[in-house]
Amino acid sequence: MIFEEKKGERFQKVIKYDKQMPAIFDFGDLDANGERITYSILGELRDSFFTSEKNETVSRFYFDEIAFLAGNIQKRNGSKYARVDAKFKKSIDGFLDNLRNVHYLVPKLDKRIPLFATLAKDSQEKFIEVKISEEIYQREVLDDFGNVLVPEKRVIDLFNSINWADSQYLEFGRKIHNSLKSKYSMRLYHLLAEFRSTGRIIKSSKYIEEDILKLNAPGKLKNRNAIIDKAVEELSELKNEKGDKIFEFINVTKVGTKKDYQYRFDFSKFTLDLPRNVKESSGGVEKVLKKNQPEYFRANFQIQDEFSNEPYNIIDITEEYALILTQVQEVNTKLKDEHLTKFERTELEKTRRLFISVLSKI
DNA sequence: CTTATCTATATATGGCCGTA
DNA sequence: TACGGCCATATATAGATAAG
Repeated sequence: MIFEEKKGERFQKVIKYDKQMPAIFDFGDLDANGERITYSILGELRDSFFTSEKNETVSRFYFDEIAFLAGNIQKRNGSKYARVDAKFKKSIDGFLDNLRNVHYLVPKLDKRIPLFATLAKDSQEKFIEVKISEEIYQREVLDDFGNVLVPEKRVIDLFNSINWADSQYLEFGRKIHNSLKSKYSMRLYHLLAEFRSTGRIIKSSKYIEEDILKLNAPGKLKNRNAIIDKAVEELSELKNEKGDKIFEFINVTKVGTKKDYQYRFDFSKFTLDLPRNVKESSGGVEKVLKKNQPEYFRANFQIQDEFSNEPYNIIDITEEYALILTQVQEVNTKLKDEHLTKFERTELEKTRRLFISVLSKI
């Protein structure tokens, strides 16, 4: 089924939740697609403000929507298709099986509070229905004077807030998160996102290895360094859709003794993974590589010269033209500078005209 | 010396992508 | 939409090496 890209615009671009959430709900050792599906859907359920009155509200996600959200997308002839093959359906089942059992065990009380009140699948119609629990996991605590020490919290509050500025939350871009290849990269990214404005994390080995990365088997634990190095390597190369690097650097060191140690992460503070912080560019030039075909470049923007009202729509071009196009962009940027001298401006415009005359011959 | 950790390697699994 | 080849990832294992 074709999944138009426009349809995808209504989805949340940012996944956001209370910092307490991971400590309360452990999603278990999901595979990479399971991680993508889980966080994408939780992202969609954010700020839904269900009412627990009689009209029970559940959210419905069709399989192709889930594939689109999770980034399981196939490109063909410039169109994007949601890939809902047998393997992806298996990932959806994995997500359902894992998340159905996710619950919070309230300390001291023998009470299990599930994350989801509804988590059902309709294989015939190809959709799932989801509703986050509204149970109270934390009762209100008052001091002797009746002041609220700890506010009452429901499960849904971990994902809903009237005013997020009032709560401790973390957030990250959905697309960029789902572009990560390994589950460990994603888990580490969640952690770094929590400290995006600090750039430093010092946490116990247990917290990093068991709670965050879920290295819950002897084999995984033995390979912890390789796993962490690989995840850090992938995150270090992470770029947003515009091509900006998210992290300038990420360094991991162990502090303490060999038996009792902490992980220390030092990294550049980051914001460019959040779509709202990515400035609109006039377009981009992307290298296209296809098997058994000469490489070409795909340009995604229009240029217009003063002699013609018709903009040139440049799509597929050679490397030579791609270079010129990039230079036109640079000249355009420079021309926006108000402090240019008359001479500089004339020269830049001359250059621009020259480039465009070459491009108009394509 | 004992034990934990590291490195290299093997194998299974699952994702990607082109083709039918 | 289904299939299959190819490649990256996940996991396990053994021998080498370093810490205590």
